[in-house]
Amino acid sequence: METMQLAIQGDCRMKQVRVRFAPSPTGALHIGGARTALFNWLYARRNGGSLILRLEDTDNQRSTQESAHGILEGLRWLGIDWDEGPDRGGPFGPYRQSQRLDIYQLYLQALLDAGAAYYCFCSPQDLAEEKARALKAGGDYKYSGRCRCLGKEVALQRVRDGYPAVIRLRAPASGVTLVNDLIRGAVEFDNSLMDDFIIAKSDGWPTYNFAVVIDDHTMDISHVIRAEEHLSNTPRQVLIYQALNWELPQFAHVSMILAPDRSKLSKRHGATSVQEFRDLGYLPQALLNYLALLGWSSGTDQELWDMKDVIPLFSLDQVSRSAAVYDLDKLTWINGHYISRAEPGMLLEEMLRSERVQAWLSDFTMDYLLAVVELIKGRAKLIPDLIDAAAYFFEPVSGYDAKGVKKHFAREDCAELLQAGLEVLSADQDFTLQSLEAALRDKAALMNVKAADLIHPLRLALTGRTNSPGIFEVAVLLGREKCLERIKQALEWIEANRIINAANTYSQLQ
RNA sequence: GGCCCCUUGGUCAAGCGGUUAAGACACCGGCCUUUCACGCCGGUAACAGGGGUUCGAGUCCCCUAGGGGUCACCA
Repeated sequence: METMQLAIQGDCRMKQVRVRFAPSPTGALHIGGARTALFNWLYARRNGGSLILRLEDTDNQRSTQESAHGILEGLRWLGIDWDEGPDRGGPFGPYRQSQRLDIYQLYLQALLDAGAAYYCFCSPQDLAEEKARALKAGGDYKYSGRCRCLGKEVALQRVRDGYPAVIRLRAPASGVTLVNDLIRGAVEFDNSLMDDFIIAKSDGWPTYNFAVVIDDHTMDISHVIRAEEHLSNTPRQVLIYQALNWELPQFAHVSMILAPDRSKLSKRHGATSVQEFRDLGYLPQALLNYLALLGWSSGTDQELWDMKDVIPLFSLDQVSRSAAVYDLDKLTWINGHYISRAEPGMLLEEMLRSERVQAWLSDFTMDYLLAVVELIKGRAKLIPDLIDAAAYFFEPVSGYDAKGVKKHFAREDCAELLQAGLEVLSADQDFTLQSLEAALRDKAALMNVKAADLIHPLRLALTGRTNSPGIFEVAVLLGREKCLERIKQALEWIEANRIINAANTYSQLQ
C-alpha cells in the first residue's frame, strides 16, 4: 500500500514533457514532417508540456535560410505553435545547430579524453576503396577500425600537423543495443553489425547522430517523437548516450506517409509540401484534420476533428505502426467540409491571394464580396472552386456552357421563356427571394410550363452556366439591373446564333 | 545484400482470443431538388500465404512472400 502510494507520487513528480520538432532546413515542409510536428504538438499540449523547435542545419551544403523560413511559415499557417525555438529563443538555446558548435565541441572532447571516441585519418578515397573491396568480396561493409588503435599522442600530433581527421565513436563489438519504442515496443539491434561511426566531420562539425543526442539531452527533451526512418539510427544514438553516461529519452517512431504507389513521397507525386497544398486551395484546418487521421485514431468513427478536441484524446498508443498512403480524395472531401462551414472573411483572405480576386475588390465592396462567398461556399471543395464559382458576380458573362446551350437555348420556345423571365424580373417590385420565386412560379403556371423550364434558361443567361446556387439567390445578389441586362444579352445571342444555325442547316441541305 | 519496421476492402482505419469483421473517402444505385453541391437511404469490396498454440485466431508464436526504412564526413 505504501509503496503504491510512493509510486503514484513518483509519477506526479515525473519529468516535464518536452518534445521537439527538428527539421533540417534543406527543403520545404513536407506533409510527413508536418504530421510529425503535429503529433509532437498534440503530445505536448495533451501533457501540459513544451514543444521545442530546433533547426538541424549542420549540412552546410544544403541548408538554406529560405527553407528555414518556409518551414516556420508552414507551421504557423497550420497553427502549430512552439514554446521555444530559433525565432523566439528560450532557456535552452540557441536553437539552430549551427550556433551550438561549441557545445558539441565540449562533448566531443570529453569523449576523446575518455577514450570513447578517437580520431580517424582515413580519407574518403581510402574508405571508398575499402568499401568497394568488401562489397566485391560479397561481404557487408563496416569500417575496419584502422585508426582505432592509433596512440592518443600520435593522433593528436597528426591533428596538430594539420592532417584532416574525423572523430569516430568506439562502438562495442558485441552485445545487443535495445531501443524501447513507445509505438513499436522493444527493438533489438546486434552491436556486431555496427561499426565505429563518425560523430564529427573533418571540418569539425558534428554529424546528425551526434548532434541530435547532444541537443536532445542538453535541451532536456523527454520524448523523441520522429519519423520511422530514424529508427535504424537510434541504436547509434543510444550508444552515444551510453558513452556519455546519460539517461535515455523516450523514443516513439511514427510510420511514414507513402505516395499512392506505395513509394516514398517525392516531387513526381504532385503536391507534397504544405505550401503546395495551400496553393492548391486547401485550408489549414482541413490539412491538420486529415493528417491527424493519417496514423492516429480516436477509436471512434468520428472523421471531422477540431484540434482542440483531439488534444485531450491524443495518445501515442493510438498511433498506427504501419505506413499510410495518403489519399487526396479524402483530404479534398474534408476540405469541402471546412470550406462550407468557414467564415466568409477567412475564405476571402485565402482567395485574395489570387490577383483575379484582388481585381474584383477594386470594383466591388467588401460586403458584396463577402455576400457572394457566403452564397457559394457550400458547393466548393477548394479555394479555386470558390473563385471560379464567384466569377460571374464580378465579371460579365462572356459565353454560355455548351451543354447548357444545347439543352436550354436550342429549344424552339426558349426566347419566349427568357422573355417571360425578363418580365418577371422587371415587374417584381420587392425583388426578394420570396417575391421572385412566387412571381416566376405564377408565370410558369400561366404559361402552362414547369417552373424549371423558366429557371434553366434563366440560370444560363444570368451565369453562363448550368449550375449555380439557387437562381433566386443569384438574381437578388446580382441586382435587377444586371439581371435584365444579362437576359437581354442572352436573347440577342440566341437571335444571332439562330441565324447562324439556320444557315448551317441550309448549307447542310445543299 | 545485411539489419530493422510493417501487412484488415482501391485508400484511411476500428478490432486488442468468441463480432453477421465497424466507420470514412472513392465507386455504383436511389431519394430530395430549380441545376450543381450538400444531405439522407442502400450496394459492391478486406483479415497476404503457410504452419503451429488454443475448445476457439484478424487478434498469440514461427516460417514464407510483399512493401517500406536504414546501412554517408545527409539529416
